[in-house]
Amino acid sequence: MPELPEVETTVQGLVPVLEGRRLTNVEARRADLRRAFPPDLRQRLTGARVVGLHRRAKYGLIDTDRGDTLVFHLGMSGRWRIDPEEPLGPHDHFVLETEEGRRAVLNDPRRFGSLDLVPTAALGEWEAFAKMGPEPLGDGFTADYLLAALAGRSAPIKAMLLDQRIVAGLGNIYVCEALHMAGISPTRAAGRISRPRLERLVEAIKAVLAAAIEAGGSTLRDYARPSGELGYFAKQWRVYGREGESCGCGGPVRRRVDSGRSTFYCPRCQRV
DNA sequence: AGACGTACCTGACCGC
DNA sequence: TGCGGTCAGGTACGTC
Repeated sequence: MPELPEVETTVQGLVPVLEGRRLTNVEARRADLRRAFPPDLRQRLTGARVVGLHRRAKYGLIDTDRGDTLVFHLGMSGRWRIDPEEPLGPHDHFVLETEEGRRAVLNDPRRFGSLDLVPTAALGEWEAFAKMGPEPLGDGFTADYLLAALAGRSAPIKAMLLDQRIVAGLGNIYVCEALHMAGISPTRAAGRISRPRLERLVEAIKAVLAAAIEAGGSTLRDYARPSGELGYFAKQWRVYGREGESCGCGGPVRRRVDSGRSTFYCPRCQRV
């Protein structure tokens, strides 16, 4: 699930539990996810007060009053559970407990996620963020920006939109959706898309992300409940996961695979 | 440099 | 019921 909207709603869901709270208990139940945890993770967090929660691209940021930021990435299967009633399971890897006795538990079966502790003042230079492109919902993400960023690039537009150095936070689902909304073929060479069509694309990206955050916000309430489990995100997608179904135009939605990744699209609506 | 494929890991699902 | 194959939101790295 976790693309930008899911990380955004996750961070929003952590705010009432963690913001302004002191972390009285921090437990790493294994030493790594995709990468090793910082060895001093526990010492640096225990006793610290959370002073802010933010998101950058698909990363969640938890700032403490010690000048550290806990940076989490959910990978493919990560999620935070709030005050779980069941005993912790094998995929519950990391626990933050506040002085109020509330718990946030990071669960990640596939373990493609990550946890890092970065000095808050140096976040901009942190490796993953240093070369990252603009936030798609920010003012810096415009048709002019995209035009310049894609100039001369022969790779398909879909691959470019997944490249976090071009724009940071999009994943497979929302790229498919945005390209469909904008009527652009996923295989179109990125550097050969006209400015007016890039304008449509930028608008489509902002619209689909905003709508997904809105939808995620409504289901997160269920998610944050003790019983956990999902609903998570309503499937109102136009093409993603809809191979063989009919597009709004009447034509069939197709799926193709490149580099092991599925692309869903409508050949009629997305000719070029 | 850029484009592309593969690896990482587990669980869900499908057909036999 | 069990078993093997396929697929899944992510990024990083190797190779041409």
